[in-house]
Amino acid sequence: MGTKIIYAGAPAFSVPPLKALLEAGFDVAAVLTQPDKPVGRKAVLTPTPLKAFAAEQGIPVLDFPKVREHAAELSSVGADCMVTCAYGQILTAEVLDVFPRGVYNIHASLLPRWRGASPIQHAILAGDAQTGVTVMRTDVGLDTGDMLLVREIPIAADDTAATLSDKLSALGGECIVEALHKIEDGTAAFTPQPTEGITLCKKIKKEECAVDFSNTSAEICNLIRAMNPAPLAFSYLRGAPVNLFFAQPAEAEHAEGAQAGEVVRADKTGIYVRAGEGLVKILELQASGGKRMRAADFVNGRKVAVGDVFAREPQ
RNA sequence: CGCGGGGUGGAGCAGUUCGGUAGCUCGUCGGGCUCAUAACCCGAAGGUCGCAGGUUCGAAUCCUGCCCCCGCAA
Repeated sequence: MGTKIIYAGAPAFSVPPLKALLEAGFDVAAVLTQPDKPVGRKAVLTPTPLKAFAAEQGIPVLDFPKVREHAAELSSVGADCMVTCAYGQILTAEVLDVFPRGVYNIHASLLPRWRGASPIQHAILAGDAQTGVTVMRTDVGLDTGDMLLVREIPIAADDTAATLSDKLSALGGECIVEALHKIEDGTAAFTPQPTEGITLCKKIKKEECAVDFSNTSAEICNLIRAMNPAPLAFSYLRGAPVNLFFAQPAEAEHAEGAQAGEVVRADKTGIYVRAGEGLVKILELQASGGKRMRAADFVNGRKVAVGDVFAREPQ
């Protein structure tokens, strides 16, 4: 008990685990996060969600552009260990050495699968049936440290990166509390990561979000839910960009002769688009300038009709 | 001053160019048909057309200012 920690993170995903630590009574001496960044159309300087939460809790915040140049400041906090969760900066040996009881990372995948920046999205994109949270000891590699604790959960058919992220974030909170208790007890056991099944994922680029309707409906639907809520899968309809939020595979009933991307049916149950294999039933989408809406509303506004084509390029 | 789209009954939209008592697809409510229905038929309610001011006999529509929402780019 009484372990003094620095908690490092940035996005909304990293907030629940911090809450869990606080509720479990851990002494969070400081929060380390990324500097405020300009956000939105007006480039308003915005703090990270973690920073906002820490401020509410009255926890001191450190937001170095480059932590590796500030090992001394971290050291002056006098923390026993550091917990990181989607922090977004690589830690160097000097930083790791600051903490006598080590640095632990909460990672949203079953390592060594999906090491890197976007494990949640990639798990959905790849059609994985399961994912989970791994708590590991951080070393100088990218998510390569020894594992302390692993917890699995299934990926539901209607999970998006948004819903799955919420689940994993909550699970991450439970895991890190359990892990730190083990460390305090001295019962923590570390296991090296398997050398098989290693996959790496980088930050997702917008180009990867363009829907190719010649793929199978399952692939397309996975892409769409993996990119929801950001950066969002998109396509072009009548020359205008359209963001896709959620879709399901459907049986290709009356799709004979239709080309990939062609709308074969559009009613209140969804917008059915011909894929390379099967149909993609679009259920939630957004035209540029408009708000996110259900397919039924989109159809009511007469923005789509049978014969329209979703294309990869404007035109 | 980064580029752009938009605010019209509960929802999504048309109408704004060439001012003249508000329309479409739905939803809701009532009734009918049907074994039944997310289907169909009949009928009804529901709108200060983002806000303020101006021009006009008359403004959703033209002019001025403001507020809000959203896509792209960062």
